[in-house]
Amino acid sequence: MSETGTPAKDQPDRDAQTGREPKTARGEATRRAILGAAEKVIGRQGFNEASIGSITREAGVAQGTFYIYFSSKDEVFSELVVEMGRMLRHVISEATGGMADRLEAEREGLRAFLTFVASRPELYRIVQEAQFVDPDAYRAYFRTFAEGYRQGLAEAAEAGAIRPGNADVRAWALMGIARALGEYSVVFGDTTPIDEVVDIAHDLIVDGLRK
Amino acid sequence: MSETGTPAKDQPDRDAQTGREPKTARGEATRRAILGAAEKVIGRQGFNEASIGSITREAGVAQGTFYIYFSSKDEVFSELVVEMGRMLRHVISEATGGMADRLEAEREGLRAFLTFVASRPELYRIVQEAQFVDPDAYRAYFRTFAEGYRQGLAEAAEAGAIRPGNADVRAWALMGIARALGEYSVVFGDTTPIDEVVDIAHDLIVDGLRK
DNA sequence: GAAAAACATGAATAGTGATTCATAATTCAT
DNA sequence: ATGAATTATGAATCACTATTCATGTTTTTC
Repeated sequence: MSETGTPAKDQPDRDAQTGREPKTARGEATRRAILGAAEKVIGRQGFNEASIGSITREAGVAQGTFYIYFSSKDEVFSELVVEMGRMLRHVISEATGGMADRLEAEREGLRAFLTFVASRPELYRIVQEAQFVDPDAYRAYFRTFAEGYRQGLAEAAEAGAIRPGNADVRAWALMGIARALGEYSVVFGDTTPIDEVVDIAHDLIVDGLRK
Repeated sequence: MSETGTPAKDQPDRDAQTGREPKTARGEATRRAILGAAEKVIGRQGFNEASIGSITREAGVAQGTFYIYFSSKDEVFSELVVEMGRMLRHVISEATGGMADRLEAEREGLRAFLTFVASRPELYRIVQEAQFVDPDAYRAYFRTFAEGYRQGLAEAAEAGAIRPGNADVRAWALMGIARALGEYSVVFGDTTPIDEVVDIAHDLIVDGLRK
């Protein structure tokens, strides 16, 4: 019965040796508690300073419990990166969904990004740190975003909604702006209201520096 | 012209307990070898994967020799971050020094940055990782850049060379573009020639997306 | 050309923290 | 109600690596 055959049940799990999935509500709650604690602790202290002990302490469970749901420290980390990607894509597409005007979509996408980042600063830092802890997850995260962004820009240019120009480089440049402004508030603690930052940046994105 | 006159000849010791400074040419060479090896190894493997042993092996010295010149693993790291800051400021001010046109200076600054980053990819990654390994050094690095950038933009706006607008947010946004494009090539291995990337980005910076 | 200073060595130390595991408690299925 | 499955515990293990240090070598000094 419990032979570990093909688990092609309901989880389209991509990864190889993932910690056991919880089978009861109790287990589900514990798993979530650990995941939330990991987000908080790793986001605050960084991957290497955050010990399994500090995570389980924060979660209110014993150290060994961690390994019931995750097979390693790296695994929770990766899961958090993937989670961030999912949430962010959702939030942004939600915010820009029905927008006809590409330039306005640009503004709302930026606002949604900065708002989300401000609401989950630890998760944001985790994605940044993924560059060093889990390069593959990091690259996947950015490639996915960049590709979507690139397409949007290419279509907008095609449709004559924006000036033509290399959509690939532009996508990276615009993601760079969003990222830098997120860092400006999360890492450097700037307190300028998001709406103000968004308007200033949007003005730059749309009309540039030229007088 | 090295009229910059930036640092004093040789600072005795900026930090608290720094490893002993070499007093002979031999010592100086060894110190440099270790610093270069650290740049290479840490930049490639990341701070935590890079062991002192792997650094000294790369440098061709014994493990204990490391501690003659550096008091800890963190210390080499910090020194590399500071070094990157110095070099980059030098390279950029060199490239934009005599430029009258602010918008052209923007282009050349970006080109200088990307060229430098491409020539020292490991050093670039180290600065990124500093956010997690040595947050103080990281913040100092960016604050310094941001402040210079902000001033330049504010003066240009004052002089009517560019459109008025919040120089602070703009500085961060523009630094974000540079950084993202650096990462695009170093981390994601894009092969678009620098000059092309620079022109595309510069076009965006100067005239924006609007048709 | 000696003693001193500076430099170099690499094996030993020592602290850390991820992971395991034997055991126990709780919940589920019938 | 009861055996099976699942979940939880936390002390012990175990590998890893930064740092130290006693000793040896090279360079400088006079």
